[in-house]
Amino acid sequence: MAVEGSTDDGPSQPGLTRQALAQAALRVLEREGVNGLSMRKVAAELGVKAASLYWHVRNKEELLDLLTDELMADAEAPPREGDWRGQLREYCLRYRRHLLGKRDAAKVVAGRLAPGPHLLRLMEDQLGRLREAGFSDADAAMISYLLGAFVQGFVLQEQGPISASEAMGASRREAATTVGEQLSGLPQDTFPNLVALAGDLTDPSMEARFSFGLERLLDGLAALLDPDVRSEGTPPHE
Amino acid sequence: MAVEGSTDDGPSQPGLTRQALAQAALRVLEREGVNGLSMRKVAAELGVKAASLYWHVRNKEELLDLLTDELMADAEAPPREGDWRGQLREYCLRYRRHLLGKRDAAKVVAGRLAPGPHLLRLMEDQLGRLREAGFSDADAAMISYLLGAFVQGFVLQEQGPISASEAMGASRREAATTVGEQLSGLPQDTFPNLVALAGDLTDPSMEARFSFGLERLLDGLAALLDPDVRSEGTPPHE
DNA sequence: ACCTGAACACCGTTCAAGT
DNA sequence: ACCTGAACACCGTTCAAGT
Repeated sequence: MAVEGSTDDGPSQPGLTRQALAQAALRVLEREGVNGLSMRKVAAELGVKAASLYWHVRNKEELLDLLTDELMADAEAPPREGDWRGQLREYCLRYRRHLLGKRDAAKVVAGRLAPGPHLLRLMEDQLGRLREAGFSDADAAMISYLLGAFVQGFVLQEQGPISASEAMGASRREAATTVGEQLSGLPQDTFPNLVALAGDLTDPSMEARFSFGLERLLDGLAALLDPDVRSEGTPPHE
Repeated sequence: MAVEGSTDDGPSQPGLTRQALAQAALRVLEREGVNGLSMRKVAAELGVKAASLYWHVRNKEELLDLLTDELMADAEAPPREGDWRGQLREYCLRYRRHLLGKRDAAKVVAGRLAPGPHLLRLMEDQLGRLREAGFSDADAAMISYLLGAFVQGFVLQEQGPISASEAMGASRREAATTVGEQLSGLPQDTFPNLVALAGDLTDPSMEARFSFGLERLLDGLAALLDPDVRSEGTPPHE
């Protein structure tokens, strides 16, 4: 009945700990990337054989769950200054920068909503601010999930390969240029919009794209608090 | 100088084609899931040895790019009825349902923005509707990217394992219940919000979460067209 | 031009066996 | 209780060799 996943790993002495596994996995991830992250390498990092890990962890998936929370260990909530909108924006910007700062973090975290203690700490804080801002309990819960999915999804695009041209030199800026040339080179009669917007589609930096999406989302949330600007189809009560 | 990735694979006869590879990969994906999708299995599907694939494709990444576009082959744009908001909503709902309908589709597509011909067809159509709705070229381009990232990111959470408890029986509804119990079981003095909102955090269906996010986003986009409800920090011009 | 055989250097996971 | 040896059934990729 005890809460699983707490920081309490017991007073076990030097040997392997779930926390030690998570930290070792993080070091391997930072050094070799997500494709180089294997049970054997994590074991070697701990001076142990791969089979030993299976005493502490059911399988690699579970190790990745631990790693996911370890990735959030040094994440910090923004200062409690300004209005809710500024604080929420800062939350998302920091979360994005945090993920971008860890190699392949988005690929590890993606679709893994096992809430470890470090993530719970942040959620607790964020939910408090949302309630204070005046959002209903139901909306606060929805918003917390929504922002998490939004940032994770976005960083995944950002951190992933732009395509198979990744491995090659193509410095991401070149890749974008190449895509732009492909777009403007399309037959204009069947793809008039893609040709016309080739520049608009390829020019914006990822920062600009993220900010754009974030501000739209914040506008939408603001409408929840202001009954005048409510979306159609969403009744004011509930 | 010719546009890469068009449907033109030349008049090559029975032998392997990039399109044949993509279709075979799709069949393997549907049958075995993303973890069972190997070069060797795709080759076997085509009655050929794994090494043969490397004549048509640089590596597995490139095969996944082809597969990504193949996944979009039977996607359909919504009917051209109603206002822009309804059409955009329908676009997102359909895209989500489309991805959910193909096994592990989000995991394959995630972070892979190599635009194949099938995706380009949809983008062309969507961009046209956005421009007709009155969005600027720059905004239309941003919105198209944003919606894609939003839906992909969301479905990734939805289609991925809820945690390491995936493999086990835990029927996702049970898993949610378990998470709920964990949350309400947290120490109330350090996690008051998580305890109070345990139900709100775990009750909503994925459909409800998606709809919530989508309507917020659409509200934010509507504000772009209506100068009265503009977000702070975003100057009216540009 | 296109495909194969054979090999290299890896994987995750299991399980009897050790201590 | 915790770790190892050894094996099983796989991987992606390369490359000389075939046709």
